[in-house]
Amino acid sequence: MVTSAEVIRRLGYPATRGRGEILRILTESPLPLSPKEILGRFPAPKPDASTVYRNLSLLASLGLVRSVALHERSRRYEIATDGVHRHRVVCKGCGKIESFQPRRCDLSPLESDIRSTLDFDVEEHSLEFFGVCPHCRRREKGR
Amino acid sequence: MVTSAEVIRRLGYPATRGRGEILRILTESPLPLSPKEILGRFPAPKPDASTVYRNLSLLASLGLVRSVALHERSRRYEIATDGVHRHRVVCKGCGKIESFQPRRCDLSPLESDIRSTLDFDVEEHSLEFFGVCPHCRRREKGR
DNA sequence: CTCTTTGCAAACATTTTGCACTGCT
DNA sequence: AGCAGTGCAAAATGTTTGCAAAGAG
Repeated sequence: MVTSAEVIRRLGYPATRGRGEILRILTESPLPLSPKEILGRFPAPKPDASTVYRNLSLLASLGLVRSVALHERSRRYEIATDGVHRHRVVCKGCGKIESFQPRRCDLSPLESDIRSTLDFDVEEHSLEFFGVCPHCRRREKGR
Repeated sequence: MVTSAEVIRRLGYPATRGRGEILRILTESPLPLSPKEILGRFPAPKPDASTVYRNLSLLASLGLVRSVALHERSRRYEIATDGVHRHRVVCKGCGKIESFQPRRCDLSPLESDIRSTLDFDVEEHSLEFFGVCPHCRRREKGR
C-alpha cells in the first residue's frame, strides 16, 4: 500500500497535512467537489482557502487530481484514478450530479478523426451529460 | 429567411440591438466566445458588460445560444444551431481552440445506459477534447 | 538549517444586482 | 403609453498573489 504522502514525496514535494487531506477527501467523495466544498470537509483546524487553491493546482499538475468542467461558476475536482474513467450527469432542474463509469466509452474513432483532420494529439476528453433527474421530472409533470 | 429579431420577438421578447448583435457575433464566430470577447466585437457604441451578461442568459434560456464549458475561468458561448453538433479540441500548451463537427457522434448507447441505470432523462451532452496542437508539439520536442 | 508551504490581507477577474432612465412595440 | 431593457455603480463570487511566520526534510 502506497500512501498519498509517499506519492507526493516521490514526486519531489513535501507531503503536508493539507495535501494529504485533499487527496483523502477527494478519494472518499463519489462526486467531484468544488474548492469550497473541499474546504468544508477539512477537519479543524481548517486551512486558508488560498492553501486549498494552491494545493489543488499543484496536485492537478502532478496528475493526482483532475478538474471537471460542468457548466457552473466554480471548478470541481476529482481524484485521478489511473485507468478509471468517469462521466457525470447533471440535472438541469436542481443541479444534482451523478457520476458513473461507462460500460464502454470508445471515442477512439473520433480521436483519430481529430488527429488526421486537425493534427492535434488528443490526450484527454471530458464528456458530461445534462438532463432531468427523476425527482425534477415528477415535479415538472405535476405542473 | 427568418431574421434573429423575428425569432426573439416570436418568443415574446423585444428584439433590441444588443440581442441581435450577440446572435450575429456568435453566428459569425467559428469558435465559442467569452462574454468579454463578445463585448470586444461589438461595434460602437458598446453596451455595458452587464447587458451582455443579461442577454446571454436570456438567449441561453430561449435555447438560441449554448454555453460551452472548457477548463477555463470564464464561460464561453456558441450559437445553438439546431441539429448541428460541434465539439472542441483545446491545446493544453497554448489554449488554442479548434472546433469540429464529428462525422458521427453516437452516444445513444451511453445515454440509454444512463436512462436505465440512473433514471435521468438526458437532453444534452458536452464532449470536449484536450491535447497538444501541432505548433506546441514541435516546441516541446525542440526542448 | 534550508527551502517550501502556510495564513493573512489585499488584489483581481468574472458575474450579478438595484435603480433611475431609455427604448421597443 | 406601458412595460421591458439599458447603463451605471456597487456588491457578490471565485481565484490569485505578496509577504512574514511556521513547518517539512
